[in-house]
Amino acid sequence: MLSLHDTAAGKVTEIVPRESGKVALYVCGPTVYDVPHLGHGRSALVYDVMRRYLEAKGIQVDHVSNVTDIDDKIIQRAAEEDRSTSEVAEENEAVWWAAMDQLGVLRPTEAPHATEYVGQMIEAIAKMVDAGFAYETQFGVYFSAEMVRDYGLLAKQSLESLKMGARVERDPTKRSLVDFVLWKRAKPGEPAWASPWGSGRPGWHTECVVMSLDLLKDGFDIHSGGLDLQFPHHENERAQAAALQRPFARHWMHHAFVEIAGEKMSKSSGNYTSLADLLERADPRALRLLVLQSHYRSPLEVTEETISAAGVALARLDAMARRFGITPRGMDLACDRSEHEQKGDHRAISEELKSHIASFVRRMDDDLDTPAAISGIFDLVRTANTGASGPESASAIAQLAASLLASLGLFVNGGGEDVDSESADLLRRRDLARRAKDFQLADRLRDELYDSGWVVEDLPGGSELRRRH
RNA sequence: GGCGGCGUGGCCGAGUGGCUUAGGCAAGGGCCUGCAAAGCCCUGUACAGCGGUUCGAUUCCGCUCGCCGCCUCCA
Repeated sequence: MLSLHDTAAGKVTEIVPRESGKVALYVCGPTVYDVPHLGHGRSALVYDVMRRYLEAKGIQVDHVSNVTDIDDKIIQRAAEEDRSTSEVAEENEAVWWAAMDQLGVLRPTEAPHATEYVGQMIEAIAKMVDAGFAYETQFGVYFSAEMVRDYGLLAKQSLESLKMGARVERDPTKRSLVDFVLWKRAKPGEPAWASPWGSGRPGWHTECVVMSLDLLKDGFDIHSGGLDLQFPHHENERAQAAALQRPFARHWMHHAFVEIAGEKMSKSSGNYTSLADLLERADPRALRLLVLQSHYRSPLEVTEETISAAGVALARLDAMARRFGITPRGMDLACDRSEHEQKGDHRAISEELKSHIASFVRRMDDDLDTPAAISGIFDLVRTANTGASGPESASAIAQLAASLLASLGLFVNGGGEDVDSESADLLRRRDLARRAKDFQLADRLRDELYDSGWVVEDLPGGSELRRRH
């Protein structure tokens, strides 16, 4: 089974699903106040790869990811643009899903919205107030973090050092620097819901607790998100679950950032590229490959150079698929062979292929070591291109490589290109010239094709055109 | 100030106490090709610096320098 680094335990531990054969996964989703950038893209791809991998292993993944559609930034944006918060949220959410679709990211099995859960959040806050974990001030309701014994577990800091580190003090009515807001009273003109503490809106940290527990139930398997959510967001979710006496996530997973010149990509630094910008000029699969070539817990440089290098590597994979006429298809990675055989699957898989699959699975199971897994796949590509020396045919090896990639959501493209009639004609004329040994003319025609974006490839069976990168 | 992490060959990016010179991209040399493209083969002796532990350290420990993240909204 898959092992993952668990932030709470501080080490890589095996995922032992609450329910055998199923994994309940909660991924903190976007706040839709603006368009998604490359960092969001990496995030989505990391979890998409994990989900697809688990599914390829025959595990059902209940994947819940929220959409935060009410918060300060959305309010601010709406005010700036003189629009309603729901207009801002809906528009950005549409952009989000469009980008996810382009990236080939599977939709979550459920994508709850914060605004749909305000009633349940109010109930939860009331419980926390009743239990003495929360208190009301003139600005709203706060959670008393010091009431939770192991507060700071995810932050890896003691309560004392967290208090010492607190740099920003916004609300003097808080009892402790580490307390966080559960309910914000509305200022005039702000969107608001009625509550026992006056009309207002929930604080950010409450929605994920309420929604994850509602949809995935107590003790769900994995809770994940970016490193920046580790503290305070996830810490505060844990604290509320504790106050509500609800068993919470059994495993905490955090991924590292996309960086530009060594610095975290973020809206506030202004060093971001929107996903839409990238997808306009690069194959979405190139970003997926780039993400796969790094480990999810390491920072990743996404630049013009690294994306284009990934694009060239991708072309190598596509070339292999073209060479062997491969159409990618799914892969059953069910690792437990006896279970496999019980299902009546007696397909003869050679020992050679089995060992390649086992090695891939071993690497992936080790905290999603996609760089190693991809490296192994490129080795298969070379083996296939060389003509295979083992008992398996080169095309079987190539097919395996394509299938393993497909299990990570990367689909090679071995199909021909749509060639416009003008270019097709040039190619035809070049073939005639070559046959007539008029290489000067042939080369001139090839240059013409090159200038209009095509690379000519002469194969034993005839010439083909490929888009230039 | 508190806590955490990182510094690998031209670039990206893995990994390990002594055989992986991971892998990708780029570069150079070959093979193939009419020439190319694609592909294959070969090449570069990298692990911030200084000490220490060890038979042996890029990998373990300490220190120094540099960089970054979280502590505030954030994937």
